[in-house]
Amino acid sequence: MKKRVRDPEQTQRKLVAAAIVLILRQGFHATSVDQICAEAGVTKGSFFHHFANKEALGLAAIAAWAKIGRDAYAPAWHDAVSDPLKRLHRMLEIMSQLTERPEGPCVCIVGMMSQEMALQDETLRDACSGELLDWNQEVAAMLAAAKEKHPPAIDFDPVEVAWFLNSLWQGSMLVGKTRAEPALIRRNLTHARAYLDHLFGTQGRASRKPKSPSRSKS
Amino acid sequence: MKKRVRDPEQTQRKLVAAAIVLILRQGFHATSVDQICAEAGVTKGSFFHHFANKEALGLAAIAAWAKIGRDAYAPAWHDAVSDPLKRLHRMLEIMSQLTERPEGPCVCIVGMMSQEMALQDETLRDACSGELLDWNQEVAAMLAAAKEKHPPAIDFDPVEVAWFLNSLWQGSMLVGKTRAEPALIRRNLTHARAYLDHLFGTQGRASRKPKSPSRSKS
DNA sequence: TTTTTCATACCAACCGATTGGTATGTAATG
DNA sequence: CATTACATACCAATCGGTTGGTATGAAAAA
Repeated sequence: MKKRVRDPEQTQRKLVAAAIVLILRQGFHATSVDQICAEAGVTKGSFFHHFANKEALGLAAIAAWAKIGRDAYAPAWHDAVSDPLKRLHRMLEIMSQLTERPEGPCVCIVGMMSQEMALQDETLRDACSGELLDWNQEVAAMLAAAKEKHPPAIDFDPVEVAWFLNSLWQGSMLVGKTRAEPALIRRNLTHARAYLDHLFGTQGRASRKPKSPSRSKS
Repeated sequence: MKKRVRDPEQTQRKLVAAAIVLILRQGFHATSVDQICAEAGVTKGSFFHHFANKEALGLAAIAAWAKIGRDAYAPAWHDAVSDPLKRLHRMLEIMSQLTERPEGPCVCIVGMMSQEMALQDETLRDACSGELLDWNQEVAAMLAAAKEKHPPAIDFDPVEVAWFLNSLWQGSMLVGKTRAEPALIRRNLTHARAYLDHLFGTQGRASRKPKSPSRSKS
């Protein structure tokens, strides 16, 4: 007889982890509860013990993904000592590196579920909207701090520019996935850098050929 | 008995039109063939007479959408007399106006199906990839022509910048839909304009109005 | 310590509805 | 007539979700 293991937290974690993997590959609708259970090695009965419905699992997946993101961005976001402009470039560097992971294309579960569910499921839309906002606030805070420390050549609204970067990032992952060309994302990020350099009046080129990414010190 | 109308072309058009409406609202997977048939006022037998399967209809919807797009961009793309840089700004103007339509949020079926299907269905991915490429080539051609006529302040690769604008546009629609804030898209387009002005060395501001001080920190 | 209790983690089997897709028949067209 | 356009009825598979019940472990009771 199989030994029955009781570990509710790990069971939930396994389900959420399986959901993230499958949703990133297939999208939310195309990923069935059965599939998630199989991937997690959990029965369906157990699934619905821990989650009221599929939507609830979606929410948990979004939250877990957000945590992964915060950890990835942490070196740029939560380094109080560095210059804010330097931290901004560091974040762009991190984003660029996310592009090079061999496990698969650079994708975001928030962007995917936004695109798929925003007009259908208000709860999921709100969750995605909130995560996009959180990202934006971090970036806007860095931009605002950078503005204060380095009077920009051209005035701008930090929140507005953060949404600009946010949208570019999401769109780059979308197009990069469809074109199966991660280098495309990196080139877009280089242009984002160039725009920031333009706003702050710092030296930087728009880049014509993909050369070594200039990580000029502020 | 009901009079039976035979108009194969219109039947196909109705099916494609219904598919576009429903997919834009619900995504591809969430839109069933039954639903499409109901919306189009066509029976399922008729559907499968005209389309081999659901994927085939998806392809037709993408193609039809691309035609709609070409018509919308036509004033900017196919005006041989205007200055190419002017045509570029005209296109951005058109994109901005697409944001203001009251029928619903500004969305793109290519971006939606890319995000949902790119890693699942190679045929659909190729179709989306091709449409993104077509858009890009039009924009890249304008950029190249503009470069020739107006020697830019900063050298750049037209194709590369076109992908930058392409990604920004797709990402803006994604975020704009999720945040339910079409003005966000317009502001992003303003920044795109500013970047182009920067590249070409023409006069332009980053944003019209620097707004209230940024706060917001977690 | 040992036994009893009891909420909960977990499971297999099942449910009605819906999915994409077919088989087959009929009516219009050329 | 043959071909094409459309309709009806149906299918197996799968969907999200429910069912009734078993296994478990920690606390309470003995």
